[in-house]
Amino acid sequence: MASTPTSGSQSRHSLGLLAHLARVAQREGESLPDERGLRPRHYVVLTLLRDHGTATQRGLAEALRMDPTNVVGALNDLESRECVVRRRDPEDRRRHIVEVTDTGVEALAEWERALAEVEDRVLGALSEDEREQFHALLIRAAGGQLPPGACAEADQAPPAC
Amino acid sequence: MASTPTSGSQSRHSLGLLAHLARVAQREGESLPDERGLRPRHYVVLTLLRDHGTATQRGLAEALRMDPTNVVGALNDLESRECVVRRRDPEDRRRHIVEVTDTGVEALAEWERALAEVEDRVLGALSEDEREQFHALLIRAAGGQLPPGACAEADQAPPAC
DNA sequence: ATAATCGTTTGTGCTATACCAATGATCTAT
DNA sequence: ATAGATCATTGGTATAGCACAAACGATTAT
Repeated sequence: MASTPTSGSQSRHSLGLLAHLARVAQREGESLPDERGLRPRHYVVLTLLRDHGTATQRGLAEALRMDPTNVVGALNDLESRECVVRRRDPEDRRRHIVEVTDTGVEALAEWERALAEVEDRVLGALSEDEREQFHALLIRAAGGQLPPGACAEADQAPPAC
Repeated sequence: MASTPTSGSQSRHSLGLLAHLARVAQREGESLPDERGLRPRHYVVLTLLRDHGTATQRGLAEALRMDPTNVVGALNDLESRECVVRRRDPEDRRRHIVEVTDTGVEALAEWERALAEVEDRVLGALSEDEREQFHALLIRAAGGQLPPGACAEADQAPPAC
C-alpha cells in the first residue's frame, strides 16, 4: 500500500466522513413530514437567526454559504408563514434586518424535536459522552466558519463569540 | 422554550451543524481541479473500497446510501480510468466483487492531499488535538452506519470491526 | 449628478440523484 | 426441470437544489 505507517496525522481525512455522515442524515431525515411545507434550508436559516439574533440578508448569505438570491427565496417562504419578519435598517434603509418570530422559534423547536429521532439513528454508535463532545467540536468548528459576528448554536455562549 | 434548562442535552442538535459544515466543505472544495475528471462521489466509493477492502455493488449502495443504478455509473467511470476492477464472485456468479487498484489508491491519495488544504480551512478553528478527537468520533459514528461488514476508515482497526 | 450597494424578481442551466422499466445471467426452491 | 427471485446493467425520466446572470427600484456615498 502507500506506506503511511505511523498513526496520527497521516489519515486525518475527516471531510469524506463528514460528507458521508451528512448524507446519511439527510437521507434518513428526508422522510420527515413538515406540515408547514418548509425544507431543511429554511431551518438552517431559522437556526442562525435564533442563535445569532438578527442579521442582514447579505450576512445570512455569507454565513450560510448560500447564494443571496436563494436566501431571498427562503426568506419569502419563511415570511409568508410568519416565521420571520423583515424590517428596514434605520441606519441604511437599503438593508433589511431579519428577525425570527415566536412562530418561527416554535416551528424550529418542532423541527428539532423531530430531528432528534433521526439524530439518534445517525449518531447511534456514539455514547452520550461522545455525542456531547461531538456537538461541542461541531460548534467550535462551525463557529470558525461564521465570518461576521454571527455565531450559530450559541446556546451557552461559546467563548469564541 | 422547551424548558430542559440544565446544560447538556437540551440543545444537542448536531445534525444542523453537521449539515452546515459539510456544506461549507463542499463549497470550499468544489473548485478542486481533478485532471482525471472524477467527482467527489467517485472518491467516496474509492475511500470505502480502500478502507474496507472489497465489496459487492449492492453492499456499496447500501453503505453509501446511494441508489444501486447510480453506483453502476460511478463504477463505470472508475473502471474506465482503471481505478477499480470488477470480478465475478465465484460463490455467486451474479455478483461482482469490486476492488480498488493501485491506480485507484494513488488517485485517492492525490485527492486527499488536495483536500487537506480545504480541511485546514474548514476545520481551522480546531486545534490539532480537537481534530484528532473529531476524526475519531466521525469514524465511530460513521462506522455505525455501515450495515454489512463494511468498515470505512478502518485505519487503526477500530474495535467494532 | 454619478456611481455603487442592497434587496428583489425572473429566468436559465447544471449537477446530483432518485425512480421506473427491461434485459441477461445466475441462483434457489419446488 | 421449471419457476421465481436476485444481481448487475442499461436507458430514460423527473425532480430538487443551486449557482449564476440580468435587470429593476430604493437608497447611500462621492
